[in-house]
Amino acid sequence: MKSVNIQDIAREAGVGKATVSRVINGKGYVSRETTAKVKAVMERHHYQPSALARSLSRRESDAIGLIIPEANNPFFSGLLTGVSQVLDKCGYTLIIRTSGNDKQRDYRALEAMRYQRVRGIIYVPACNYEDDDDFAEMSSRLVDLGGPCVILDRPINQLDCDCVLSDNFSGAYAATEAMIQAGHRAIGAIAGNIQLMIGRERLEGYRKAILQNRLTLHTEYQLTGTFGQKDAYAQVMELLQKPDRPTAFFIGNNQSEIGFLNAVRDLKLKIPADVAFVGFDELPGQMVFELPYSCLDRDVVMLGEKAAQLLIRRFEEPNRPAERLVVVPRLCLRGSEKRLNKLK
Amino acid sequence: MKSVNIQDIAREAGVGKATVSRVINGKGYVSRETTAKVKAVMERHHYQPSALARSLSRRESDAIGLIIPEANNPFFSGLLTGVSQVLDKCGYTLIIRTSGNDKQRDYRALEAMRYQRVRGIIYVPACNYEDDDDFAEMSSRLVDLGGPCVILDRPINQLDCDCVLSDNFSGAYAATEAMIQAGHRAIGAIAGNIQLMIGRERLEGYRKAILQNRLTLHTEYQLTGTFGQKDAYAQVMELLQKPDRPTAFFIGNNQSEIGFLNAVRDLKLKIPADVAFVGFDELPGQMVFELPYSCLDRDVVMLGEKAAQLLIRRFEEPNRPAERLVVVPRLCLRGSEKRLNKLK
DNA sequence: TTGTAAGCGTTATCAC
DNA sequence: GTGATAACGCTTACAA
Repeated sequence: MKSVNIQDIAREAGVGKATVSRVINGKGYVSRETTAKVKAVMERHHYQPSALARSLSRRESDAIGLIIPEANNPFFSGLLTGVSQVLDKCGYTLIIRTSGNDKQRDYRALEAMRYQRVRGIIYVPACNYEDDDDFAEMSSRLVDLGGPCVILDRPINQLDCDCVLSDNFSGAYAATEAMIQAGHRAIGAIAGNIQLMIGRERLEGYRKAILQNRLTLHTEYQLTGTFGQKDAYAQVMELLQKPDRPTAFFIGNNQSEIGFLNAVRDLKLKIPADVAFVGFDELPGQMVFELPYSCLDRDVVMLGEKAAQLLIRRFEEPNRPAERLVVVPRLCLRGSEKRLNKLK
Repeated sequence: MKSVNIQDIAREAGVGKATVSRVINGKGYVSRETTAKVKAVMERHHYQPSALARSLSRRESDAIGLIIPEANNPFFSGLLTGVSQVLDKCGYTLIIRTSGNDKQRDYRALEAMRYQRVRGIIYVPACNYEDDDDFAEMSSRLVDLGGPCVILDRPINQLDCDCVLSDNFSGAYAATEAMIQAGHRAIGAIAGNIQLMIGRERLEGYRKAILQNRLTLHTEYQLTGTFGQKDAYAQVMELLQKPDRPTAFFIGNNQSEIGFLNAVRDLKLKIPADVAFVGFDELPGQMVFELPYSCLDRDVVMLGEKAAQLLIRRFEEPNRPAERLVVVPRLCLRGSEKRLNKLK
């Protein structure tokens, strides 16, 4: 890692390192000619200062950490894209870690960020940290970080910091109501992981819509478990074969939507003739096939951008009250929510 | 960024910093009791050394740079996933930048990596750098990096370093040949960006298959331009409306495949009855819908893993000859390559 | 087995 | 305007 350093430049330019430093940072008085001379030497050697030494000396790094559950999921890679865009533009360095939705790996990610002395982090937590011990563990690590944190997508109770969230409740409510308006009376929910706040909020939105419209809330219509595909598949397969099955579903995320669709296909049912639905988030490949599947759409890249902006703003105004940005998902009705006559 | 440092620990434990350092790194002699004492103090303060100071002192960082064209593309986020997995496991830190396939941003990414003094990089170049000046620019920055580089997915001529590539030529050849075997005689290619080596290799594989089988190579059947969706759409729309159109296509990547599929849909053609194809890479959403679309499949995550492994190996054995890993894509025939009787 | 001290490449505080 | 010099937090000879 040996390369020309500020000392070398200073020597060759016949000045002190302090002067070179002034030239690099463009602050402090330094004469026209000295500046020119120093710059020439720097160019000649492709001199580039060391962020390492700089951060150490300034006691402040320009690295920002991003912790996400997984990179291989269009939702999270969308967030990453947004974050990356604004960080690049503003001259910050992006350090990334994934947690795989695992608490322990989440802790390790947090620690890795501290090890790197990041200036702040953007954090999609692996879980809710509702258990007191877990919360203590997590927030201790967050505090140790010593820098600001922006929570992205998955809220954590009792954590007072900037966050960028989605209005899961009203999204789910709107989706469910759309199906009710379409004439459905027996509506199920594939709620996914209600350990996660976002899962619960979505389930609650669904429930509220059902109750508000004076329909019956069937416990057996509320499928919960993980946000994963196989889980949804198994549960939907079972429920759809019961005589008294729902005619429509609110689906909590795109992975469970895949499971749902696979079940529907295997049961040789038609959408929306045999079973209708509205899902949370666009399906991967939705844009490809332009399928008439209704969903709650979020501008994912924008969420990432907002989070990054919030963090940077926090650097500038450390004492601003915590900001909470809640984005309402847009309901896109494309037909799969309909109730056709075929259904009794 | 103020936090407890090695000096604080040393003082409180009543030892010298060197001893603390030995404990941290577990090397050098230090007595059982001293170790215990120091460890206790470290735990009490949640002490975590600074990677910044450590790297500076060791003249070697544990950060690894990854430069990819975009994060919001399943192919690249797959690579990222693979890279991230092995880096996490081996204790390296991942710094990421995107180039947006833009040469200038690519340069800046390279410079940012140097600024951070990364130990090495994994690099999916924004372009080919075939022009001498461009190549000089790029490779100068690569040299300035001062660390090893693993080229991923997009080869660069005359650059002698480790790389992980796909056998684009034989993939395209196999895909085209499959369609010939299926009975097609008029086969087009949606070759995408032949500025990129990978684009040319794919086009050449197609050509070879056509010629080898003594078929005619029609210039107008070879669509080139970008790997983008709109471009493919426009070109396919035009070609498919000509009287003398191809009955099948080799498609150079998944984005152009989307364009192709949209055109096919808009023209109300059926696959493979009216037009057949084999594409490069899985379509986003392929797993979702289990469509009978044939393609050349690559284990994308594995490519990322291999690249990371190669880089780490290079740290350990700096003088090993450059390794060139070429993965042959697997041809998955699912029906879209067929030739049905309907075609004249 | 442990401590002292000299770096590592910057920035920042003073004098000059 | 400019140049020493002391940090920054750590590692690593070299002594003791």
